[in-house]
Amino acid sequence: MQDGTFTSAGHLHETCRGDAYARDCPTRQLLDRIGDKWSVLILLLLGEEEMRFSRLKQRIDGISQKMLSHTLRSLERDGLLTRHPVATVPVTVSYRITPLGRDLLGALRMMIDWAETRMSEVAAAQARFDRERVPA
Amino acid sequence: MQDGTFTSAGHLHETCRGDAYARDCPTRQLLDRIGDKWSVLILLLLGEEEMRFSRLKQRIDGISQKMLSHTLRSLERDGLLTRHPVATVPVTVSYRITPLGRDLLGALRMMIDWAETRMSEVAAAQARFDRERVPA
DNA sequence: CTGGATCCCACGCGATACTG
DNA sequence: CAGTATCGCGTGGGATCCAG
Repeated sequence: MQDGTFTSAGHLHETCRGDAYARDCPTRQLLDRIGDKWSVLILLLLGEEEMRFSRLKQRIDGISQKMLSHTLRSLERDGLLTRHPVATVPVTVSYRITPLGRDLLGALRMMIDWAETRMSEVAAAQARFDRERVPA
Repeated sequence: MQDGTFTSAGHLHETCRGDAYARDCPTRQLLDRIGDKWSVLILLLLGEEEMRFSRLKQRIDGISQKMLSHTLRSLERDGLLTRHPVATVPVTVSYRITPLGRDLLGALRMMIDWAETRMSEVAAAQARFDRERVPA
């Protein structure tokens, strides 16, 4: 339960004139939140459709129930998605992206598109780099 | 520790289409690379202008020389930026973003814009969440 | 000035077991 | 089904010292 450990004890920095490189800048904050291993994937899925816990777990290859749980709670806290429990016999809970989250998703998707079309070039660059710079 | 990952030799790209949640998807790979604490900030700065090591270090609040060094090398390996050593007396090295990197940057900037305009809403959502869910 | 090598700790995250 | 609680490890990343 100590997930929200954002001490941020640092005091305000002098100039941040629109630049996003100071500690307390929005950019850093965003990166701190969705820069983890699973947030983007979850938002991506919920962008497609509302989804239940178990469904998310089975669609996201390799996520543990602990991390799914933690990440969902974190995203809910950030107002990027909402939680909808249904009092059926075995309780079911579905998650839905919020307008705020959907808006962010628009930006994220451009990143994803880049990944799908250009990651091969990255792989090639890596191979080249490793070949030239003595691999030993 | 590898579960039944359908690694069909040849075009495993197809299966990922629209389903970027498998382990070997471009999306995951990208996230693994630039999902760290500093990559995005560095790309953002180099998107503005070519820059030297020391300059980057002073502009990015809080980065250690070790991490700057590591991240730069990693980004260079990925083909997102290039390194340009100048044989002056005390060696100077400048870094320049590549077309590939600049292209990614376009997508990243949308994310940054979102952060600058909407992070306040996130903060508000957090405050609300923490108030309702007994902070103890 | 650039950046490698080391030491070391915090914590992200996975594995497992338990509950309502 | 949808979580929570606990334990443990791997590693991201900061601090510091060293070198070309």
